Amino acid sequence: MKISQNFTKTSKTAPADEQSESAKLLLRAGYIYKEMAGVYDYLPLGMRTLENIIQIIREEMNAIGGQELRMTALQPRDVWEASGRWSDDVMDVWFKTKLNAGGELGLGCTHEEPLTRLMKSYISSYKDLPVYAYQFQTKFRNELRAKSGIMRTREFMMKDLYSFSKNREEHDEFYEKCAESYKKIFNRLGIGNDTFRTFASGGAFSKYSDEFQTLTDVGEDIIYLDREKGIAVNEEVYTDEVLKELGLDRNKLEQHKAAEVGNIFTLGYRYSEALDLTYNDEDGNRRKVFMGSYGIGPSRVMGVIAEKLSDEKGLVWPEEIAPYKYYVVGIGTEGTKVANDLHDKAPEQIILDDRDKARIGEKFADADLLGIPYRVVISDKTLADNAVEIKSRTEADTKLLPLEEFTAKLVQK
RNA sequence: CGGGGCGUGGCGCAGCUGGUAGCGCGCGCGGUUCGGGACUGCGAGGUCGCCCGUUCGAAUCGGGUCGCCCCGACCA
Repeated sequence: MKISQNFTKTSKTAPADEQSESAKLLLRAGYIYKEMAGVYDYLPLGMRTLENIIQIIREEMNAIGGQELRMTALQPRDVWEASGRWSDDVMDVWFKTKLNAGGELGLGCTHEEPLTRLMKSYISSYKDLPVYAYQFQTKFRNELRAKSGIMRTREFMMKDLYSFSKNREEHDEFYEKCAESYKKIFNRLGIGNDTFRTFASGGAFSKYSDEFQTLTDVGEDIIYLDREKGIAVNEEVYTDEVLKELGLDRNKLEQHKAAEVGNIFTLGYRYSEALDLTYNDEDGNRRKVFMGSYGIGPSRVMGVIAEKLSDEKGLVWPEEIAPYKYYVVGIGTEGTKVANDLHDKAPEQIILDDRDKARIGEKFADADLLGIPYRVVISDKTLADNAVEIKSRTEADTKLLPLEEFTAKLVQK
């Protein structure tokens, strides 16, 4: 990508109405654009970053047998009435609207009901189970108060997987598998070291659930962490009974603020019963399907990563999720020419800063602000050694890399 | 939804003891510069969120309304 062709611009100042560091940086760097409170557009750079996050999650979900689909945001009323969750008294985050032809519908805030009903068309025998279906989809929640940039919004991207199992044992096995998968995901996303499986309340579904909480001061939850064991307890279930059950010693726990980046729930028969999702077992007995739900919010995760990995100069993206891997600057006639050639060879990996009126300091500042993993400078000086100068976003020193070697890296991927 | 704060060029801000708007960044044109956000000359750009009221006159005073941020409550 050439900077000269990118319509977004960077800014030295952040809008005064943003307080969280991640939102300020994402706005300044031109990754997102604010439409209104809790509603943000993803601009080209932001969208590539979000897509990279999504791709990591997709790969890991596929690895444990997930099958991706895409459901609708528009939700029919009847299926929600069947489960008793249409009423605003039960679900206070609904955005609802009316059809011109008459009748009400809702904008999806979660998808247990419609997917359970959908599965009635395809699940009828024990041979059809288990099923692990998931999607990346825009969710709408009428939050009373949006906050912290893209970390708590009214319209956001969500990965939601739902498991349909024959029984509790089959469900438990997948539940643990998914928990392991989540660990891999957060490791790949660069926040694994500070993300912990956290025992939490089960909400409307069951007594308990598991959350994945990332330590950060902008988080909305309080958790008690046992670092040795690598597990935590959410404040909402921080009782002697729970600690005993988990074998945790109150004196060894650290209190932290944290942001929920993922969660897994055992749903049991809650929805299969309400919507009559059943199957025939080997003996011809009619049985209810045992369900679970597993969420990760890629857009919130993007905010958490921006918050945690950034520094005073700007964003710092892990290689795997950065919108581009190299920020290339050419200096001098020959350097500019070589930089151009490299870009044309790998336009998906390189941001070429081809602005001729911008000075070097401005280009470097932008490279830092955008959080591109490597800054590459090509000048007469480096070309005299037949090399490029490369600097990691996370290190202070530059080093020379033979031009051939750098070119080979570009071809590789 | 309760409490607090705030809406002035694209962004950050000043002006608010009433007299019809100013600065910095950014933007356009010219010149000097050119490996860490340079300097300089000229210039474009604003119904001061919106409505009503007070007044000869409102960005400025009063009321209302919409929006935004923070704290709290809430969070399937």
